[in-house]
Amino acid sequence: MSTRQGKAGIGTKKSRELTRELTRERILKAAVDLADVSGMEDFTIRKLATALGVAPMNIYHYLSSKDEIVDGMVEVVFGEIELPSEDEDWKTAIRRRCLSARAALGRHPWAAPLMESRPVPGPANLGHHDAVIGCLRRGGLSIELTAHAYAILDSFVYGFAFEESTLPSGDKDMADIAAEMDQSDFLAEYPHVAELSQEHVMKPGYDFGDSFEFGLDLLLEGIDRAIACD
Amino acid sequence: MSTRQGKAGIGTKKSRELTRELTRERILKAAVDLADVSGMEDFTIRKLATALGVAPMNIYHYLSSKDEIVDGMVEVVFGEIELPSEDEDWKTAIRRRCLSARAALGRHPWAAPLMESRPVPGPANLGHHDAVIGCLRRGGLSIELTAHAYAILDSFVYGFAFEESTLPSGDKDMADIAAEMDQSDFLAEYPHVAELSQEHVMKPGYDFGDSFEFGLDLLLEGIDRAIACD
DNA sequence: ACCTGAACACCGTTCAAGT
DNA sequence: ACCTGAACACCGTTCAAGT
Repeated sequence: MSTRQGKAGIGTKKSRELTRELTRERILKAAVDLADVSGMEDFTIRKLATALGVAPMNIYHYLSSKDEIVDGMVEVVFGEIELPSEDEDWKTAIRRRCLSARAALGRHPWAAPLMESRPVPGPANLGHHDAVIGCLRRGGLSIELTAHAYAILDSFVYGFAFEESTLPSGDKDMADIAAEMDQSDFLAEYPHVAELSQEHVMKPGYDFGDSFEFGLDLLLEGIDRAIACD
Repeated sequence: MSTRQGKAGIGTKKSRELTRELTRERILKAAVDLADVSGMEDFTIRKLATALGVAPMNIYHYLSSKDEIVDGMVEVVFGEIELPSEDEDWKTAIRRRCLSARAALGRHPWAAPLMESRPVPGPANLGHHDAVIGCLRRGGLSIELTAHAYAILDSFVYGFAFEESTLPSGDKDMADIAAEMDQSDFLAEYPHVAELSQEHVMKPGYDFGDSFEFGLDLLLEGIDRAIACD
Protein backbone atom coordinates (compact mmCIF):
# COMPACT_ATOMS: atom_id res chain seq x y z
CA MET A 1 0.00 0.00 0.00
CA SER A 2 2.82 2.38 0.83
CA THR A 3 4.69 4.08 -1.96
CA ARG A 4 7.72 2.00 -1.11
CA GLN A 5 5.77 -1.18 -1.63
CA GLY A 6 4.44 0.21 -4.88
CA LYS A 7 7.88 1.04 -6.16
CA ALA A 8 9.27 -2.36 -5.35
CA GLY A 9 6.44 -3.98 -7.20
CA ILE A 10 6.98 -2.09 -10.46
CA GLY A 11 10.06 -3.82 -11.76
CA THR A 12 9.94 -7.51 -12.51
CA LYS A 13 13.45 -8.67 -13.30
CA LYS A 14 15.36 -5.90 -11.60
CA SER A 15 13.21 -5.45 -8.51
CA ARG A 16 15.26 -7.82 -6.41
CA GLU A 17 18.40 -5.83 -7.18
CA LEU A 18 16.76 -2.44 -6.88
CA THR A 19 15.17 -3.01 -3.49
CA ARG A 20 18.59 -3.88 -2.13
CA GLU A 21 19.81 -0.41 -1.36
CA LEU A 22 23.50 0.22 -1.26
CA THR A 23 24.92 0.03 2.25
CA ARG A 24 28.38 -0.11 3.75
CA GLU A 25 27.84 -3.73 4.69
CA ARG A 26 26.55 -4.80 1.31
CA ILE A 27 29.52 -3.14 -0.36
CA LEU A 28 31.98 -4.90 1.94
CA LYS A 29 30.32 -8.26 1.41
CA ALA A 30 30.55 -7.81 -2.35
CA ALA A 31 34.17 -6.68 -1.97
CA VAL A 32 35.12 -9.81 -0.02
CA ASP A 33 33.35 -12.00 -2.57
CA LEU A 34 35.09 -10.28 -5.44
CA ALA A 35 38.52 -10.63 -3.82
CA ASP A 36 37.80 -14.29 -3.06
CA VAL A 37 37.32 -15.08 -6.73
CA SER A 38 39.59 -12.52 -8.42
CA GLY A 39 42.38 -12.08 -5.90
CA MET A 40 43.63 -8.76 -4.61
CA GLU A 41 45.67 -8.07 -7.74
CA ASP A 42 42.53 -7.68 -9.81
CA PHE A 43 40.44 -6.07 -7.12
CA THR A 44 39.53 -2.57 -8.26
CA ILE A 45 36.85 -0.13 -7.20
CA ARG A 46 35.61 -0.03 -10.75
CA LYS A 47 35.09 -3.78 -10.88
CA LEU A 48 33.49 -3.74 -7.45
CA ALA A 49 31.06 -1.11 -8.73
CA THR A 50 30.17 -3.23 -11.76
CA ALA A 51 29.60 -6.23 -9.51
CA LEU A 52 27.22 -4.12 -7.44
CA GLY A 53 25.58 -2.65 -10.52
CA VAL A 54 26.34 0.95 -9.61
CA ALA A 55 28.58 3.72 -10.83
CA PRO A 56 32.09 3.63 -9.31
CA MET A 57 31.69 7.00 -7.66
CA ASN A 58 28.60 5.88 -5.82
CA ILE A 59 30.72 3.73 -3.55
CA TYR A 60 32.61 6.74 -2.26
CA HIS A 61 29.42 7.78 -0.55
CA TYR A 62 29.74 4.91 1.92
CA LEU A 63 33.47 4.32 2.06
CA SER A 64 35.74 7.22 1.33
CA SER A 65 38.73 5.46 -0.23
CA LYS A 66 40.05 2.13 -1.37
CA ASP A 67 42.06 1.88 1.85
CA GLU A 68 38.88 2.20 3.86
CA ILE A 69 37.32 -0.59 1.81
CA VAL A 70 40.30 -2.85 2.46
CA ASP A 71 40.14 -1.99 6.17
CA GLY A 72 36.52 -3.06 6.16
CA MET A 73 37.28 -6.30 4.32
CA VAL A 74 39.94 -7.19 6.88
CA GLU A 75 37.41 -6.54 9.64
CA VAL A 76 35.02 -8.97 7.98
CA VAL A 77 37.68 -11.69 8.05
CA PHE A 78 38.58 -10.95 11.68
CA GLY A 79 34.90 -11.38 12.46
CA GLU A 80 35.07 -14.91 11.09
CA ILE A 81 37.87 -16.02 13.41
CA GLU A 82 36.70 -17.84 16.53
CA LEU A 83 37.65 -16.05 19.73
CA PRO A 84 39.50 -18.13 22.32
CA SER A 85 37.00 -19.68 24.70
CA GLU A 86 37.13 -18.55 28.33
CA ASP A 87 36.23 -22.01 29.62
CA GLU A 88 39.17 -23.96 28.25
CA ASP A 89 42.80 -23.97 29.31
CA TRP A 90 44.87 -21.45 27.38
CA LYS A 91 46.60 -24.02 25.18
CA THR A 92 43.40 -25.63 23.95
CA ALA A 93 41.69 -22.27 23.47
CA ILE A 94 44.59 -20.67 21.60
CA ARG A 95 45.08 -23.77 19.51
CA ARG A 96 41.47 -23.65 18.44
CA ARG A 97 41.62 -19.97 17.52
CA CYS A 98 44.80 -20.56 15.46
CA LEU A 99 43.08 -23.34 13.52
CA SER A 100 40.08 -21.08 13.06
CA ALA A 101 42.32 -18.29 11.79
CA ARG A 102 43.94 -20.58 9.26
CA ALA A 103 40.52 -21.76 8.10
CA ALA A 104 39.33 -18.18 7.63
CA LEU A 105 42.48 -17.28 5.71
CA GLY A 106 41.96 -20.39 3.62
CA ARG A 107 38.55 -19.06 2.62
CA HIS A 108 40.02 -15.63 1.91
CA PRO A 109 43.53 -16.17 0.53
CA TRP A 110 44.00 -12.47 -0.25
CA ALA A 111 43.71 -11.59 3.44
CA ALA A 112 46.83 -13.13 5.01
CA PRO A 113 49.26 -10.30 4.22
CA LEU A 114 46.69 -7.65 5.19
CA MET A 115 45.53 -8.83 8.61
CA GLU A 116 48.43 -7.41 10.60
CA SER A 117 49.46 -4.56 8.36
CA ARG A 118 46.55 -2.14 8.52
CA PRO A 119 47.61 1.26 9.87
CA VAL A 120 44.35 1.60 11.81
CA PRO A 121 43.03 -1.69 13.26
CA GLY A 122 39.24 -1.82 13.55
CA PRO A 123 37.15 -3.03 16.48
CA ALA A 124 36.99 -6.67 15.34
CA ASN A 125 40.78 -6.66 15.00
CA LEU A 126 41.36 -5.04 18.40
CA GLY A 127 38.70 -7.14 20.09
CA HIS A 128 40.34 -10.25 18.74
CA HIS A 129 43.77 -9.17 19.96
CA ASP A 130 42.34 -8.37 23.36
CA ALA A 131 40.68 -11.77 23.73
CA VAL A 132 43.87 -13.61 22.77
CA ILE A 133 46.07 -11.60 25.09
CA GLY A 134 43.52 -12.00 27.88
CA CYS A 135 43.45 -15.75 27.35
CA LEU A 136 47.23 -15.98 27.63
CA ARG A 137 47.31 -13.81 30.74
CA ARG A 138 44.61 -15.92 32.41
CA GLY A 139 46.71 -18.97 31.54
CA GLY A 140 49.41 -17.65 33.82
CA LEU A 141 51.84 -16.20 31.28
CA SER A 142 53.78 -13.13 32.37
CA ILE A 143 53.46 -9.97 30.31
CA GLU A 144 56.85 -10.64 28.72
CA LEU A 145 55.97 -14.21 27.78
CA THR A 146 52.56 -13.11 26.54
CA ALA A 147 54.23 -10.64 24.19
CA HIS A 148 56.58 -13.35 22.92
CA ALA A 149 53.78 -15.88 22.52
CA TYR A 150 51.59 -13.42 20.71
CA ALA A 151 54.31 -12.33 18.30
CA ILE A 152 55.53 -15.79 17.38
CA LEU A 153 52.10 -17.41 17.09
CA ASP A 154 50.78 -14.72 14.79
CA SER A 155 53.96 -14.66 12.72
CA PHE A 156 53.60 -18.37 12.25
CA VAL A 157 49.86 -18.42 11.57
CA TYR A 158 49.87 -15.55 9.09
CA GLY A 159 53.18 -16.62 7.57
CA PHE A 160 51.96 -20.14 7.02
CA ALA A 161 48.60 -19.05 5.66
CA PHE A 162 50.31 -16.71 3.26
CA GLU A 163 52.77 -19.35 2.11
CA GLU A 164 49.85 -21.71 1.62
CA SER A 165 47.89 -19.15 -0.38
CA THR A 166 50.69 -18.81 -2.93
CA LEU A 167 51.46 -22.50 -3.13
CA PRO A 168 49.85 -23.47 -6.44
CA SER A 169 52.72 -21.44 -7.84
CA GLY A 170 55.42 -23.17 -5.85
CA ASP A 171 54.65 -26.85 -5.83
CA LYS A 172 52.64 -27.46 -8.93
CA ASP A 173 55.00 -25.37 -10.99
CA MET A 174 57.99 -27.17 -9.60
CA ALA A 175 57.30 -29.77 -12.25
CA ASP A 176 57.08 -27.02 -14.88
CA ILE A 177 60.39 -25.53 -13.84
CA ALA A 178 62.02 -28.92 -13.97
CA ALA A 179 60.41 -29.42 -17.36
CA GLU A 180 61.69 -26.09 -18.70
CA MET A 181 65.23 -26.80 -17.65
CA ASP A 182 66.84 -29.88 -18.92
CA GLN A 183 65.73 -32.60 -16.52
CA SER A 184 69.22 -33.87 -15.85
CA ASP A 185 70.55 -30.32 -15.41
CA PHE A 186 67.90 -29.66 -12.79
CA LEU A 187 68.78 -32.84 -10.97
CA ALA A 188 72.46 -31.98 -11.00
CA GLU A 189 71.95 -28.38 -9.88
CA TYR A 190 69.28 -28.92 -7.24
CA PRO A 191 69.48 -32.55 -6.16
CA HIS A 192 67.84 -32.05 -2.78
CA VAL A 193 64.95 -30.04 -4.14
CA ALA A 194 64.46 -32.72 -6.77
CA GLU A 195 64.52 -35.52 -4.20
CA LEU A 196 62.06 -33.80 -1.88
CA SER A 197 59.83 -32.94 -4.79
CA GLN A 198 59.76 -36.38 -6.37
CA GLU A 199 59.79 -38.59 -3.30
CA HIS A 200 57.46 -36.62 -1.11
CA VAL A 201 55.64 -33.58 -2.49
CA MET A 202 54.52 -35.32 -5.68
CA LYS A 203 53.30 -38.40 -3.79
CA PRO A 204 49.50 -38.85 -3.61
CA GLY A 205 48.88 -38.31 0.11
CA TYR A 206 50.99 -35.15 0.47
CA ASP A 207 49.37 -32.00 1.85
CA PHE A 208 51.39 -28.93 2.65
CA GLY A 209 48.79 -28.02 5.27
CA ASP A 210 49.78 -30.98 7.45
CA SER A 211 52.82 -29.02 8.55
CA PHE A 212 50.60 -26.38 10.14
CA GLU A 213 49.57 -28.36 13.20
CA PHE A 214 53.07 -29.78 13.49
CA GLY A 215 54.58 -26.32 13.80
CA LEU A 216 51.75 -24.89 15.85
CA ASP A 217 52.13 -27.62 18.47
CA LEU A 218 55.89 -27.12 18.66
CA LEU A 219 55.27 -23.46 19.48
CA LEU A 220 52.45 -24.13 21.96
CA GLU A 221 54.44 -26.80 23.79
CA GLY A 222 57.51 -24.60 23.85
CA ILE A 223 55.52 -21.71 25.31
CA ASP A 224 54.02 -24.06 27.88
CA ARG A 225 57.47 -25.18 28.97
CA ALA A 226 58.59 -21.55 29.17
CA ILE A 227 55.90 -20.77 31.74
CA ALA A 228 57.83 -22.78 34.32
CA CYS A 229 60.99 -20.69 33.97
CA ASP A 230 59.00 -17.44 33.82
CA MET B 1 93.38 6.69 -28.12
CA SER B 2 90.46 4.55 -29.18
CA THR B 3 87.18 6.22 -30.07
CA ARG B 4 85.64 4.74 -26.95
CA GLN B 5 88.21 6.41 -24.76
CA GLY B 6 87.62 9.64 -26.63
CA LYS B 7 83.89 9.50 -26.11
CA ALA B 8 84.20 8.87 -22.40
CA GLY B 9 86.45 11.84 -22.01
CA ILE B 10 84.18 14.39 -23.66
CA GLY B 11 81.64 15.03 -20.90
CA THR B 12 82.74 16.48 -17.60
CA LYS B 13 79.78 16.38 -15.21
CA LYS B 14 77.79 13.72 -16.91
CA SER B 15 80.60 11.46 -18.04
CA ARG B 16 80.40 9.29 -14.95
CA GLU B 17 76.72 8.67 -15.59
CA LEU B 18 77.06 8.26 -19.32
CA THR B 19 79.88 5.76 -19.23
CA ARG B 20 77.73 3.56 -17.02
CA GLU B 21 75.76 1.82 -19.67
CA LEU B 22 72.41 0.39 -18.80
CA THR B 23 72.59 -3.27 -17.86
CA ARG B 24 70.25 -5.76 -16.33
CA GLU B 25 72.28 -5.71 -13.14
CA ARG B 26 72.43 -1.95 -12.87
CA ILE B 27 68.67 -1.74 -13.35
CA LEU B 28 68.04 -4.32 -10.66
CA LYS B 29 70.37 -2.60 -8.23
CA ALA B 30 68.57 0.69 -8.79
CA ALA B 31 65.24 -1.10 -8.41
CA VAL B 32 66.21 -2.58 -5.05
CA ASP B 33 67.49 0.81 -3.87
CA LEU B 34 64.30 2.52 -4.96
CA ALA B 35 62.09 -0.05 -3.22
CA ASP B 36 64.24 0.24 -0.07
CA VAL B 37 63.50 3.95 0.24
CA SER B 38 60.04 4.22 -1.35
CA GLY B 39 58.47 0.89 -0.53
CA MET B 40 56.77 -1.40 -3.02
CA GLU B 41 53.59 0.67 -3.07
CA ASP B 42 55.37 3.54 -4.77
CA PHE B 43 57.66 1.43 -6.87
CA THR B 44 56.85 2.06 -10.53
CA ILE B 45 58.73 1.48 -13.74
CA ARG B 46 58.41 5.14 -14.55
CA LYS B 47 60.05 6.20 -11.29
CA LEU B 48 62.74 3.58 -11.73
CA ALA B 49 63.45 5.02 -15.15
CA THR B 50 63.75 8.54 -13.75
CA ALA B 51 66.11 7.27 -11.05
CA LEU B 52 68.26 5.74 -13.78
CA GLY B 53 68.00 8.82 -15.96
CA VAL B 54 66.51 7.00 -18.94
CA ALA B 55 63.19 6.80 -20.71
CA PRO B 56 60.79 4.25 -19.18
CA MET B 57 60.64 2.18 -22.33
CA ASN B 58 64.37 1.75 -22.36
CA ILE B 59 64.14 -0.62 -19.41
CA TYR B 60 62.01 -3.06 -21.39
CA HIS B 61 65.06 -3.76 -23.46
CA TYR B 62 66.69 -5.56 -20.55
CA LEU B 63 63.72 -6.83 -18.55
CA SER B 64 60.54 -7.49 -20.41
CA SER B 65 57.94 -6.72 -17.73
CA LYS B 66 57.48 -5.42 -14.22
CA ASP B 67 57.07 -9.00 -13.01
CA GLU B 68 60.47 -9.85 -14.41
CA ILE B 69 61.95 -6.87 -12.58
CA VAL B 70 60.40 -8.01 -9.30
CA ASP B 71 61.68 -11.54 -9.93
CA GLY B 72 65.15 -10.10 -10.33
CA MET B 73 64.85 -8.02 -7.18
CA VAL B 74 63.86 -11.08 -5.17
CA GLU B 75 66.87 -12.89 -6.58
CA VAL B 76 69.11 -10.07 -5.36
CA VAL B 77 67.74 -10.50 -1.83
CA PHE B 78 68.14 -14.28 -1.95
CA GLY B 79 71.73 -13.68 -2.92
CA GLU B 80 72.25 -11.75 0.32
CA ILE B 81 71.11 -14.61 2.54
CA GLU B 82 73.92 -16.72 3.95
CA LEU B 83 73.75 -20.35 2.87
CA PRO B 84 73.87 -22.92 5.65
CA SER B 85 77.44 -23.98 6.25
CA GLU B 86 78.36 -27.58 5.50
CA ASP B 87 80.78 -27.76 8.41
CA GLU B 88 78.39 -27.11 11.25
CA ASP B 89 75.67 -29.30 12.73
CA TRP B 90 72.31 -28.71 11.08
CA LYS B 91 70.82 -26.75 13.99
CA THR B 92 73.65 -24.22 14.16
CA ALA B 93 73.79 -23.89 10.39
CA ILE B 94 70.04 -23.45 9.92
CA ARG B 95 69.86 -21.07 12.84
CA ARG B 96 72.50 -18.89 11.26
CA ARG B 97 70.79 -18.84 7.88
CA CYS B 98 67.46 -17.89 9.52
CA LEU B 99 69.11 -14.98 11.31
CA SER B 100 70.76 -13.99 8.03
CA ALA B 101 67.40 -14.13 6.25
CA ARG B 102 65.81 -11.89 8.84
CA ALA B 103 68.70 -9.45 8.54
CA ALA B 104 68.35 -9.33 4.75
CA LEU B 105 64.59 -8.81 5.02
CA GLY B 106 65.28 -6.08 7.55
CA ARG B 107 67.38 -4.28 4.95
CA HIS B 108 64.69 -4.83 2.30
CA PRO B 109 61.34 -4.60 4.09
CA TRP B 110 59.38 -4.80 0.83
CA ALA B 111 60.75 -8.28 0.11
CA ALA B 112 59.19 -10.45 2.83
CA PRO B 113 55.86 -11.11 1.11
CA LEU B 114 57.55 -11.68 -2.26
CA MET B 115 60.27 -14.20 -1.41
CA GLU B 116 58.06 -17.29 -1.48
CA SER B 117 55.36 -16.14 -3.84
CA ARG B 118 57.11 -15.82 -7.18
CA PRO B 119 55.60 -18.09 -9.81
CA VAL B 120 59.02 -18.83 -11.26
CA PRO B 121 61.82 -19.06 -8.66
CA GLY B 122 65.22 -18.03 -9.97
CA PRO B 123 68.55 -19.80 -9.50
CA ALA B 124 69.47 -17.97 -6.28
CA ASN B 125 66.09 -18.93 -4.84
CA LEU B 126 66.35 -22.57 -5.91
CA GLY B 127 69.98 -22.82 -4.90
CA HIS B 128 69.10 -21.50 -1.49
CA HIS B 129 66.25 -24.00 -1.07
CA ASP B 130 68.53 -26.79 -2.16
CA ALA B 131 71.23 -25.89 0.34
CA VAL B 132 68.75 -25.71 3.22
CA ILE B 133 67.09 -29.00 2.35
CA GLY B 134 70.48 -30.62 1.90
CA CYS B 135 71.60 -29.38 5.30
CA LEU B 136 68.54 -30.84 6.99
CA ARG B 137 68.96 -34.18 5.22
CA ARG B 138 72.61 -34.37 6.21
CA GLY B 139 71.51 -33.65 9.78
CA GLY B 140 69.63 -36.93 9.74
CA LEU B 141 66.07 -35.72 9.20
CA SER B 142 63.78 -37.97 7.18
CA ILE B 143 62.21 -36.61 4.03
CA GLU B 144 58.91 -36.14 5.86
CA LEU B 145 60.48 -34.26 8.74
CA THR B 146 62.58 -32.19 6.33
CA ALA B 147 59.40 -31.09 4.56
CA HIS B 148 57.80 -30.16 7.89
CA ALA B 149 60.90 -28.35 9.11
CA TYR B 150 61.26 -26.44 5.90
CA ALA B 151 57.62 -25.37 5.79
CA ILE B 152 57.38 -24.21 9.40
CA LEU B 153 60.76 -22.47 9.54
CA ASP B 154 60.08 -20.45 6.41
CA SER B 155 56.54 -19.63 7.47
CA PHE B 156 57.92 -18.33 10.72
CA VAL B 157 60.89 -16.44 9.28
CA TYR B 158 58.96 -14.73 6.48
CA GLY B 159 55.90 -14.24 8.66
CA PHE B 160 57.91 -12.62 11.40
CA ALA B 161 59.90 -10.45 9.01
CA PHE B 162 56.71 -9.28 7.36
CA GLU B 163 55.05 -8.53 10.69
CA GLU B 164 58.15 -6.61 11.70
CA SER B 165 58.22 -4.63 8.47
CA THR B 166 54.71 -3.29 9.07
CA LEU B 167 55.21 -2.62 12.75
CA PRO B 168 55.66 1.16 12.81
CA SER B 169 51.97 1.12 11.99
CA GLY B 170 50.99 -1.28 14.73
CA ASP B 171 52.88 -0.28 17.83
CA LYS B 172 53.58 3.37 17.44
CA ASP B 173 50.08 4.03 16.27
CA MET B 174 48.62 2.11 19.18
CA ALA B 175 49.07 5.31 21.13
CA ASP B 176 47.31 7.24 18.35
CA ILE B 177 44.37 4.86 18.33
CA ALA B 178 44.05 5.13 22.06
CA ALA B 179 44.27 8.89 21.69
CA GLU B 180 41.54 9.02 19.04
CA MET B 181 39.13 7.00 21.13
CA ASP B 182 38.28 8.24 24.53
CA GLN B 183 41.12 6.96 26.74
CA SER B 184 38.81 5.41 29.32
CA ASP B 185 36.66 3.84 26.58
CA PHE B 186 39.72 2.19 25.09
CA LEU B 187 40.77 0.87 28.49
CA ALA B 188 37.29 -0.52 29.11
CA GLU B 189 36.95 -2.12 25.67
CA TYR B 190 40.46 -3.52 25.28
CA PRO B 191 41.92 -3.85 28.78
CA HIS B 192 44.47 -6.53 27.89
CA VAL B 193 45.75 -4.70 24.82
CA ALA B 194 46.04 -1.58 26.96
CA GLU B 195 47.93 -3.40 29.70
CA LEU B 196 50.36 -5.06 27.31
CA SER B 197 50.87 -1.81 25.48
CA GLN B 198 51.47 0.36 28.54
CA GLU B 199 53.36 -2.02 30.77
CA HIS B 200 55.54 -3.67 28.18
CA VAL B 201 55.57 -2.39 24.61
CA MET B 202 55.89 1.28 25.58
CA LYS B 203 58.70 0.56 28.06
CA PRO B 204 62.19 1.77 27.01
CA GLY B 205 63.98 -1.56 26.52
CA TYR B 206 61.25 -3.24 24.45
CA ASP B 207 62.12 -4.58 21.00
CA PHE B 208 59.66 -6.64 19.00
CA GLY B 209 62.59 -8.35 17.31
CA ASP B 210 63.58 -10.09 20.55
CA SER B 211 60.74 -12.53 19.99
CA PHE B 212 62.36 -13.78 16.79
CA GLU B 213 65.10 -15.85 18.41
CA PHE B 214 62.69 -16.99 21.09
CA GLY B 215 60.32 -18.49 18.51
CA LEU B 216 63.09 -19.71 16.22
CA ASP B 217 64.69 -21.69 19.04
CA LEU B 218 61.36 -23.24 20.03
CA LEU B 219 61.00 -24.52 16.49
CA LEU B 220 64.60 -25.73 16.16
CA GLU B 221 64.49 -27.54 19.49
CA GLY B 222 61.14 -29.07 18.65
CA ILE B 223 62.44 -30.33 15.32
CA ASP B 224 65.50 -31.71 17.06
CA ARG B 225 63.33 -33.64 19.49
CA ALA B 226 61.24 -34.94 16.59
CA ILE B 227 64.30 -36.55 14.98
CA ALA B 228 64.31 -39.18 17.72
CA CYS B 229 60.73 -40.34 17.01
CA ASP B 230 61.27 -40.17 13.25
C1' DA C 1 20.22 13.43 0.04
C1' DC C 2 21.78 10.35 -3.23
C1' DC C 3 23.69 9.26 -7.56
C1' DT C 4 26.26 10.28 -11.89
C1' DG C 5 29.65 11.14 -16.15
C1' DA C 6 33.50 13.75 -17.46
C1' DA C 7 38.01 14.78 -16.30
C1' DC C 8 42.74 14.50 -13.91
C1' DA C 9 46.87 12.52 -12.75
C1' DC C 10 48.67 8.51 -12.66
C1' DC C 11 49.87 3.29 -14.05
C1' DG C 12 52.11 -0.84 -17.29
C1' DT C 13 52.75 -1.78 -21.83
C1' DT C 14 52.47 -1.61 -27.23
C1' DC C 15 53.86 0.49 -31.33
C1' DA C 16 55.97 2.98 -34.83
C1' DA C 17 59.63 5.71 -35.47
C1' DG C 18 64.02 7.71 -34.72
C1' DT C 19 69.59 7.08 -34.47
C1' DA D 1 71.49 -2.35 -32.09
C1' DC D 2 69.82 0.75 -28.88
C1' DC D 3 66.86 4.32 -27.43
C1' DT D 4 62.62 7.20 -27.69
C1' DG D 5 57.75 9.82 -27.50
C1' DA D 6 53.08 9.19 -28.49
C1' DA D 7 49.29 6.41 -27.62
C1' DC D 8 46.24 2.69 -25.37
C1' DA D 9 43.78 0.63 -21.86
C1' DC D 10 43.59 0.78 -17.49
C1' DC D 11 43.77 2.74 -12.30
C1' DG D 12 41.97 5.82 -7.87
C1' DT D 13 40.00 9.97 -7.05
C1' DT D 14 38.11 15.01 -7.67
C1' DC D 15 34.68 17.89 -9.35
C1' DA D 16 30.69 19.91 -11.06
C1' DA D 17 26.40 18.75 -12.20
C1' DG D 18 22.22 16.18 -12.30
C1' DT D 19 17.69 14.29 -9.57
